Amino acid sequence: MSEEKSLNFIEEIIENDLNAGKYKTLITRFPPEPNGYLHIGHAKAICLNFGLTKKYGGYTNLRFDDTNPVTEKTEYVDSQQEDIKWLGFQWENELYTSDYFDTLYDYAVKLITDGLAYVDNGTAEEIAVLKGTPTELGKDSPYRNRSPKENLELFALMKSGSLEDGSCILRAKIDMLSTNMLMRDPIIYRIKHASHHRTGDKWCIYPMYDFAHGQSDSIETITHSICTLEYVSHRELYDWFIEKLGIFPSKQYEFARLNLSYTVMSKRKLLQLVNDGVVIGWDDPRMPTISGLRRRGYTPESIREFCERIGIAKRENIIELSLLEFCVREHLNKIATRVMAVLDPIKLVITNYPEGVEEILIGENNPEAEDKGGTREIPFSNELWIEREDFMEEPAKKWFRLAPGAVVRLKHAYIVKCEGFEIGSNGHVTQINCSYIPESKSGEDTSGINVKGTIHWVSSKHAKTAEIRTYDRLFTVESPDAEEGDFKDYLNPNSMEVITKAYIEPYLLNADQDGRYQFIRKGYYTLDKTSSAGNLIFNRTVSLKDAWAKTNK
RNA sequence: UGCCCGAUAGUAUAAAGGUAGUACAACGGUUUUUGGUACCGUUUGUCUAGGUUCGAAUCCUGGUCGGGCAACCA
Repeated sequence: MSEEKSLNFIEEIIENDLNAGKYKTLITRFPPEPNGYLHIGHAKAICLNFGLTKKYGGYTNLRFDDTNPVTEKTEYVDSQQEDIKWLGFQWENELYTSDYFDTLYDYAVKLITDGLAYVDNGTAEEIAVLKGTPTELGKDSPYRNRSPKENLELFALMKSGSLEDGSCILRAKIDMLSTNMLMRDPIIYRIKHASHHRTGDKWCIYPMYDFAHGQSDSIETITHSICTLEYVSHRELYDWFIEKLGIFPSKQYEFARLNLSYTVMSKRKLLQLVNDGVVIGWDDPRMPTISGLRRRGYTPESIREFCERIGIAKRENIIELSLLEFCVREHLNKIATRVMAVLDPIKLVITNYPEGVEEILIGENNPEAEDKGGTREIPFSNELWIEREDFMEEPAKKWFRLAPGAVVRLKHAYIVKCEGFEIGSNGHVTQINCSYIPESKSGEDTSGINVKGTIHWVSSKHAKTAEIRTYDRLFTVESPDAEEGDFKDYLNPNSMEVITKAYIEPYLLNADQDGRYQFIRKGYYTLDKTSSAGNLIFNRTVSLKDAWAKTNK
């Protein structure tokens, strides 16, 4: 019975390394730049890195890659930490690339001393021209052969603060003829007179990504440095610095980043949606950010399950949104409390049920739970709200719900028969009249009647109200990035629909922020973070599957 | 006109030279006091042309297609 799950390519590498005794302890890291909010794509990387050390032992560091002071903020550091914790992961060490600025500076000095780096006084444009193009080789800079002594003095001058931004840079001396553009004497330090969110004004020169990332990995003795595919060509440089510096040989491995259909994933584009007011913030429930998904009602478990299912490979991919929805439904089905809410109400009067009489019915909270999630009390009376879409004047084929003469069960209550309906001045149905069958009460039904349909309801006298926000995909096309023109041309104008006054059963007055609810036959809902006792606001996490809507299409 | 990645059902992801499997989606059915859940079933696949081999998704060669590479971003 080998029901073993197959390994992804990174797990294979790790198992081989571990079996070969190459490393004693597996150490990975998650290295976000604190310049924005984390999204579901980061969740994939988080689950990968933390998941690996969970599986094989060892640990994972959280390292903020903060080498560019102008884009980074403490606000982002905080939100990123919150999101990782919420996902259910705990890092071993909280670290910052800026912690290594002194060491990195020393590394640069060593390179200069060894004749492997030089200060270039060319302008950005001059340097770019000499760099060549992917199909044209580069040419040496006129400053390339300065002596180590001169370079050392110049680099110290850069650090001293007396030089202006852009006046010169430090470059590694590698090979202007390399077919890999990154090896054509890459810039490793630039002057930036900017205040850093952690080091303040201590520095006015900052290392570039390539001169910081591998070394930081090395300092932390990261054994497997996992990143996304766009860094493949950086690996040669990554290895070069480690070799020339003679430091711990961390190894870089690349996997394909996550793309989700009907959304965008780049921080730049997400930021644009926020700035342009398309969404109400980074945590708008329509956003693919961790905070957006959290506000929407997604659970950490469902996101982890999703990341598990999408797999790790090197092929570009677009995951269908339906898989994410499947994962959250699967979890919510197990944990959500079932309740009744009527979103688009129409009145139903039970003509043979005494007016003024109230009855307390008992409903189980979750048929999927072992203990059925306990029970709750649901008030019943002769006047109810039901869903407008549950009544058809002229029933369609295979219609199991209310229609003239039709019989349905009111969930947790009685079987009723539609005896008639009333039409208002606007031509719309305003009221449905039914008779009920007293001996058909839920749990003690002796009527012997079988009905095909069961509908939800709320007693109008006891109903409370709430605002309900229904969300849909943010874009109308699968891959907004791939379409012609601006990605915002493909925004879904109906991505959010607000129902200001829906009727909910009184039990929901006790709803709490962490609660997950299934509005029976409608979907899964959770309280919005702006909800208050006097003004309840529910977000729809995801709808229930709707076989009827499908057959009816 | 270069270099580097990659290519398996609609979408993902397995099969380490030996039966192409799994999940989601789609479709059909059973059960059901949620047209939900659960359960059962069906459809659909190795980019292409050669080569090696008893045997190729897998190894080799050419081609095609997709992605990346010319920020003082990460």
